[in-house]
Amino acid sequence: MAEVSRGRRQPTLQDLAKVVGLTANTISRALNDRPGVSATTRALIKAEAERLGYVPNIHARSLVLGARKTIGVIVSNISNPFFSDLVSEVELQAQHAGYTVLLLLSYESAERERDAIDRALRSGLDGLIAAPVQERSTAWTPVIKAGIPLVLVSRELPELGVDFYSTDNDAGIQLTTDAVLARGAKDVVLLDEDMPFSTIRLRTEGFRHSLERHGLTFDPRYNLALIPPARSFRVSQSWHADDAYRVAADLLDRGRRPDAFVVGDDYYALGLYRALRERNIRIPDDVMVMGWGNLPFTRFMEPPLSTLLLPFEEVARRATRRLLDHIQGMADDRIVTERIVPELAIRASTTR
Amino acid sequence: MAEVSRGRRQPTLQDLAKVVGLTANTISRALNDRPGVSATTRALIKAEAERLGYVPNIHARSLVLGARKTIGVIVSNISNPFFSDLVSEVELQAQHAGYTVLLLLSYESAERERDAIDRALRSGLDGLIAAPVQERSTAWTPVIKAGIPLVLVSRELPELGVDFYSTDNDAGIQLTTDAVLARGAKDVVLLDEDMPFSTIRLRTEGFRHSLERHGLTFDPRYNLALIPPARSFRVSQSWHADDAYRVAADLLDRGRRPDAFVVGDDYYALGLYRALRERNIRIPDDVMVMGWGNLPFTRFMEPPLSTLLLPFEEVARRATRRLLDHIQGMADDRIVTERIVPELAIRASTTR
DNA sequence: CAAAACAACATTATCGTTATCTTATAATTC
DNA sequence: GAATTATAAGATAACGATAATGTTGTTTTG
Repeated sequence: MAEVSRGRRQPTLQDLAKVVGLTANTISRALNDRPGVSATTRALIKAEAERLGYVPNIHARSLVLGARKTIGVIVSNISNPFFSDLVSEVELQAQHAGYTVLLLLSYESAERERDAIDRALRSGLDGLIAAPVQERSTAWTPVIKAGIPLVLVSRELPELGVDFYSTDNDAGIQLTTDAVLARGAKDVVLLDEDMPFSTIRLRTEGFRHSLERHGLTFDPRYNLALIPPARSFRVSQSWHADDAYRVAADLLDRGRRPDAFVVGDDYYALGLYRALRERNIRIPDDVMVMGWGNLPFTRFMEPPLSTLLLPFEEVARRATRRLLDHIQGMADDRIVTERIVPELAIRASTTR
Repeated sequence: MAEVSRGRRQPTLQDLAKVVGLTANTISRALNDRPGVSATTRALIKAEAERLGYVPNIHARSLVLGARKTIGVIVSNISNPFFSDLVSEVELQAQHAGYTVLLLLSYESAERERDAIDRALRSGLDGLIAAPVQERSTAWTPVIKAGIPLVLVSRELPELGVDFYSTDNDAGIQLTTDAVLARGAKDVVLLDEDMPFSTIRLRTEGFRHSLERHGLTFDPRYNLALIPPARSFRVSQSWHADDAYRVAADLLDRGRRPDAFVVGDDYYALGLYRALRERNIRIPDDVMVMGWGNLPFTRFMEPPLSTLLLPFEEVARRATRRLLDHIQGMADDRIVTERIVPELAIRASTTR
């Protein structure tokens, strides 16, 4: 094992050709199983290639083929379980199709996103899957200009005119809100982040619709508890829980006693549980809690948290398939917009 | 915005040259700020390049330069917070150095690992950071043979003779075990996975040393609770908690009542908490619990879990720096092996 | 058995850059 | 103002693979 020679120059087709006594072209045909080579020579060549540890130079290959068998993924942060699931599934699908994945992180910053896009373009990708951070779409036009297939996930940019796949936030919030209302809640508070994202706007809207459909009025001052935006996205997710704790504690200490909380992130529920526990408010007897995201720890909360199962893997699967179709020129021209409806996971926190 | 032309062929240096009325060569020099071009023509060329949306073809470029400004990362699963932190930090460091990151997942399977290595080689990477899944190192020899710099993290393969960075599992387990012993525990159980990994072996050894240093005897039958290996690594981390729950419940129902648990993963603590709660065994009064990993939810467990803060970001930072040094030919010849000592986070679950 | 068909390989061109070597022109020096 | 030296640009050749033709022989066929 020790005699492995380090740093030696990789053998090329030419080298192989010289050793076997044939032309580079023939070697290429033999290794790529194209016709024009006798079975015996082909076997000989393959054996020799194996022996010398020949690996085709991807740069030369993709220069002539115009493709690289690589797709890029731009998300803000893989510490976020939603995005890590998404990226994992993209990687798996890409792998099945013989593609590799270039990972670019934008950390929820417009500047870093711009940089990520720039690096993506310079990397010569075959396609790109991205969860944009900004509402403005101008950053993405270079991608389209360069003719690189682009599929968006999670956050939509309608004016860009590209395919979009997402979980259905509107349906989701109505599912969770309806669930607590159906179980007798009359005074529900939505605990969510105060950010100017379309996803969050949609959530507030859906929440309101759900209340109104049940004959309840929606008053932002009473039915909304907003968490100030996170300072940095490099820090652990658990700060979300801290922030939620603070907002919930404040609300409860002002004497407000809703009979149900619906939250926009399971981590918020984590902080909320603490605030409630400290004040001896029992879940679900005094107040129901409904989560969002079905994070791994929710089943083990006390009581186990009812939550929403977001089909991020399915989103990733469809987005990747669509992207690969585009790359292989098999995609139709229409712009696909799919929102996949999540599923409820009802557990003890909403069961009276 | 709508008139953005889709799928048009990217302009090349030749195209630019024709437009400006110069040679491709001159354009190249102008854009790369190499001497031999007058200031005015350079400005003209850059303006024109910007206007046409010229992006250099990375394939052609790296074919000539022999590098791609890309490093690969092979880990088993980014759903695991340790690995997602690691990958995030590698991406950040790489980005600072002008490199992009190719992500390859091995899903804790030897076969997929082999495939990932193969794809890494075919991708023409400048370097590779990997957390190997197997103890056997033969899968990695092609990487070394190809002269591609390799840095290992998390799991060591000494016979491979490459740099290695990791958290110090041995010091870690002694820190956690010592912590409960120092707080009066006399009968400690280590709850860990039953896998033939060097990391886990090291943990068991360290646990034993810690007990013996405190004048206690170590008996595998009494001091060890082993969780059967996970079936699949695509499933959520929370199954770890389920498995731990089952093992802990079984142990407790056999009448065993240790006064402290030390676990090899915070998720195990999650399952353990439930098993204890169901049996009205109080934490920390009846039994102390010490976690491993400082996952985001541990601060919000009831009671908050004492745990071990693993410096995965620091590991990633050092590993990436070292890899970049290798790539840029600035690394010395010696084989670096660094184990970074974790820190304790003492919370209520071990405070009597 | 000659003409056509085919298999097995060689030749040459090409992808889009960068590197090296020239050459023409302008600026400097004595 | 002639000789020297900078400066700006062109010409040509890589890089390592694949694609499109060419060139041999050998086999088939009427």
